[in-house]
Amino acid sequence: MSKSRKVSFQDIKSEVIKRIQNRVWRQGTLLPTEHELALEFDCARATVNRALRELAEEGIVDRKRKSGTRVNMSPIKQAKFEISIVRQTIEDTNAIYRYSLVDRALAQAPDWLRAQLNVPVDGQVLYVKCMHYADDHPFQIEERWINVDAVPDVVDADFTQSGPNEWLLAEVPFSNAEITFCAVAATEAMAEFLAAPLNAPLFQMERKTWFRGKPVTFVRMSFRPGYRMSTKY
Amino acid sequence: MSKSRKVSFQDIKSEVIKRIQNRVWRQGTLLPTEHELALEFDCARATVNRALRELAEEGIVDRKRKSGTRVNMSPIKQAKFEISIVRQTIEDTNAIYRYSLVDRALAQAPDWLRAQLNVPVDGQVLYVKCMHYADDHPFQIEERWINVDAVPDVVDADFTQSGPNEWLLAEVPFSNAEITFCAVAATEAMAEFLAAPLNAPLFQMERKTWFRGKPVTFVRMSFRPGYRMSTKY
DNA sequence: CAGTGGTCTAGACCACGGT
DNA sequence: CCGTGGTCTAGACCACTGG
Repeated sequence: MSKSRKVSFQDIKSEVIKRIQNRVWRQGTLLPTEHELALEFDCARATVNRALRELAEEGIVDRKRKSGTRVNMSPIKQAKFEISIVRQTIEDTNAIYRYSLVDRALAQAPDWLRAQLNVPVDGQVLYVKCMHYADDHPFQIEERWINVDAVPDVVDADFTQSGPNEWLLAEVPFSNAEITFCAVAATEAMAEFLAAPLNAPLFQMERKTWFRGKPVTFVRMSFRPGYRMSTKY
Repeated sequence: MSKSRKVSFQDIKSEVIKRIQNRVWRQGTLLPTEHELALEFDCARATVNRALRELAEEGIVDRKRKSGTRVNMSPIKQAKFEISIVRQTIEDTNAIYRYSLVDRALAQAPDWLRAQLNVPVDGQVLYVKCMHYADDHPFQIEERWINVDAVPDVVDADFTQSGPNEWLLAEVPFSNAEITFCAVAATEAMAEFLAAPLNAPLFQMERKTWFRGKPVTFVRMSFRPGYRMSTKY
């Protein structure tokens, strides 16, 4: 008559969150062991384990062998941002995407870039500057430096039709990266390309990418004035 | 003589990533089924499942019932940012944290805020403005509006010694939030508090928070000029 | 409707790390 | 040492969805 369904790890997650919200388990409190919770919820320990493991990944609780599981002191710890290629970002707003190549040049890596990418002194890089438009309004300036040593084929790549981002995605299937956000004032060139006032505050995103331990590319993306990047959690 | 150890889900994750990097499985490729992989790796299906499930969470592959698992077209999809309270951020750089309350007032919620937080017309909010310093250099301006209806106790809270952030963390143990990043030009007031030039480009972070479906607070944090927020993945 | 992933179980062994 | 979480297994049933 009872036991309508099996207990799911989702049920346990919700219940644990509920108890934290209701102060049944306060911050810093030690939770019952997996075994005890499995008895309480009448389910397998593996089910409790998955629930608690996910809560730990989300930063809600801390787990340590032998010590046990306790409620984290500051629950909100991480925000995830979906980082997609510009084309996607723009098309997601139902705008028409347009791409334009501005500049492209092969050169020795300047010192600041060598420091960033850890490229040898005589290393060559391909510099690419391009624009991304949404409904023909300037949306983003992309300035990119690509380590020729890491992806030699790039010197033959034609970036007149589509950006280096999409080319690299196909070429470098998986990579590590470091992302940085900051605010800068529009230089004269940036102002012109973005149709913005000189010194306008611009949201900027930089990304360094490695593939198999080798530095591949450094990119600086400057967004149109007023751009906002959001996420929920 | 062989079989030194059991196959771990980590082993499978690494191997799958390796095959993607080596173009064994190209973008868009359909992977073998869990059952087939379990046979190949000579392990339980649950082990393969966990490996593939985590790769899916990380955005490396896409999984659909019946269709199977395929390599995602754009592998890099999400960046996680650790969001900690300012005190933590500052102390992590080995700087000395100092807090200062600037303003505090009870008021009717202005229209723009009512729209943001979905507060009733006659709703009261507590406005708090404060400063966070690192080694006595201005680090961040915090402007916050707290929905009195959601946390009535806040009217008795004393924010002269520590910020509303830490008070709320203890009071609201778990919450949903929406975070936004943008760039703004320093107003006269902001420039003064941050010891920055007028119109300096500032990195700004806004956060809306809900607890049990009720809007709790809206906060706008303006960082000192040159502040950069980074993450690796 | 049949194939694929999604999840649960009951039991086992292991690894880390307080005591 | 020994309790706690971390993981694997072998098997089972279910839920979604493409053909």
